[in-house]
Amino acid sequence: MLNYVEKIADLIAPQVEGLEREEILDMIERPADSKMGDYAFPCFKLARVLRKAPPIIAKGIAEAIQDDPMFEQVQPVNAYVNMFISKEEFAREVVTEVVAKDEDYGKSEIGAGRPVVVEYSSPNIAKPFHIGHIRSTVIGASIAKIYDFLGFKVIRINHLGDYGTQFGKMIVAYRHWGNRQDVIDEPIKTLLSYYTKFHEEAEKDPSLEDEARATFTKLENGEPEETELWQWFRDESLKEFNRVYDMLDITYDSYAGESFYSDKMPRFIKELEEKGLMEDDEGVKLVRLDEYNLPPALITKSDGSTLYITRDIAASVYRKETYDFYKNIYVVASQQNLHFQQWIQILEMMGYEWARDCVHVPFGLVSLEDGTMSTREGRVVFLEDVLNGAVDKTREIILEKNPDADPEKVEEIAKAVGIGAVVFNELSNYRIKDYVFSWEHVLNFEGETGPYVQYTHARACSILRNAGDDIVAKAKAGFDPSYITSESAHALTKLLYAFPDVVLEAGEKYEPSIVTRHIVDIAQAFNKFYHDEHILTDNEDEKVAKVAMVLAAKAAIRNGLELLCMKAPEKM
RNA sequence: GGGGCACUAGCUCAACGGAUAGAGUAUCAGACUUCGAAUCUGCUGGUUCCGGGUUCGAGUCCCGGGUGCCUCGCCA
Repeated sequence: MLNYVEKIADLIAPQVEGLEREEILDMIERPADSKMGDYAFPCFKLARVLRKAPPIIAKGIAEAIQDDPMFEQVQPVNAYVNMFISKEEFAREVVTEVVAKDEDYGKSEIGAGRPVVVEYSSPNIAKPFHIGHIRSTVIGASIAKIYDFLGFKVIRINHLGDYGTQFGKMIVAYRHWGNRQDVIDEPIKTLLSYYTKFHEEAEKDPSLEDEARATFTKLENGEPEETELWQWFRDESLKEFNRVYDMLDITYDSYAGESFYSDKMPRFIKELEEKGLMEDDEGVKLVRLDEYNLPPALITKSDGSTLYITRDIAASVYRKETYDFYKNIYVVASQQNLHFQQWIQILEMMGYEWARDCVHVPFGLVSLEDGTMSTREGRVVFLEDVLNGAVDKTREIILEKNPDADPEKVEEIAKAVGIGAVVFNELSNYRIKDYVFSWEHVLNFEGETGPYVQYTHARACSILRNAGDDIVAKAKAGFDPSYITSESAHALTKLLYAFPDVVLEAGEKYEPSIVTRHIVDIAQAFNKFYHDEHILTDNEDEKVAKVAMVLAAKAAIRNGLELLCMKAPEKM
């Protein structure tokens, strides 16, 4: 497909001495207001170079390039050159391309099969999977899809929080107050109650803390009794998590969590010592990072057991050795910014050049209306409940509109739309923003929401069904673009054209919300097109062209939803 | 106290350093015998937290201040 910005830069470059083509390329804009053209070139910066007033420069450039067949019109407006591209040719080119590529539209080869590791979700075993966990889970899953789409080989890792002193606490609690059957019946709830109980009791009897630390040390040393209990807790917890992953349709290539690295850490502790990076402070081993303006990073505790950062060092080296990643992405809350800064700094100090290929992708905090979530205080909203709530509401809406629908179909669509609504909502805003969870907000299905976009897709499918296979086949074979040059059609075409760039940008910025916003724009533009014009007209040539447009819009929306880990039902 | 992030319409949020700061939502007024009303059209809504600076031009970049959140040696 023709790259319009590049072409425009080629045209303008010879008109402007003293500015590189690349600089000109950067200056070309896409005006928000279509009255100012499809592309615009501001001439302010040229005033100094050319020693002329910007409007005069704009006029000169406009006159020099206006005869190119790419343009319908070029007009100088004050300091701007406003360019209107030839709508017919543009529509022919873009819609043909999107229809032809269909499910592949927006894909790219720039990844060239290079491996990219994405770590996401990574919940703590034996703790409830709450609404806060949706962030890493869904943002990470979407980033993984986007990199897949861009031609990278993606390795998805769930770095389970299945290790640490907390398991010492849980084992201690289980031994003192636990019951085997309770754990089997309701693993997360029961294990959580042990954790809570432990903290209550530890306030009265601080020696429990020491017992827990000692127990974890035994676990780390591979003592059979502790290991067996831990394994059992882990298995039961994972069963519950998988229920949520199944609902979200999220998969992993590896569940190697913190425990996986338990035997891989001594090597790095030794390495840190040998490289003279480690210091001993009353039995605690740490790396000083003063010269990088960071607080010291603790590597091992005074009892010799490891800490979070030690495991992350081991994990990253393991990933480099196992996958030889081009990029190693961590989708982890912004609360851990300091931890990741320290970790990456230590990797660099150890001399690992690939440290610069590691990226922390942070995101903001989810809180509840009555404050920060606290599993210990029971102030928590379970993700599974939110997903089920959204499915329930969707089912109600479907049955209201269509009481005689096939129950099996209803269930399938209710899941696609309800869960999609929650996912879409999560991926709507910049990930760095904090937000307060609200049932009202997540169950709103009107306006800029997942159901709105899915509805638009279903509507497009419906039109295609009504058009009939014949017309659809003709539209795929070719069409007369002069029928799809109206203002609303052109606005839609421009958005379809931008889609591949949007995917690329979302990947570069690790920001799925860019895709989310763009498919909302496409849906809005499609709905406007739909209302402004009659698609299935009596004039067959016109109908074929407009059906081609519908096919293209449908493909772009579908692909966008796919990148957000959402389904695109044909009916709803 | 040190470091980081955020602050834009009543609410939730957009805006490659560019033209009159835009959507959704809420309120109100309209549009289904016509391709799907989970839709669309229209009205209302702004000291972009405050103060300086940089420049042709600042919501955007720099400095200072305010407010909120996160974080700072044995949790992850």
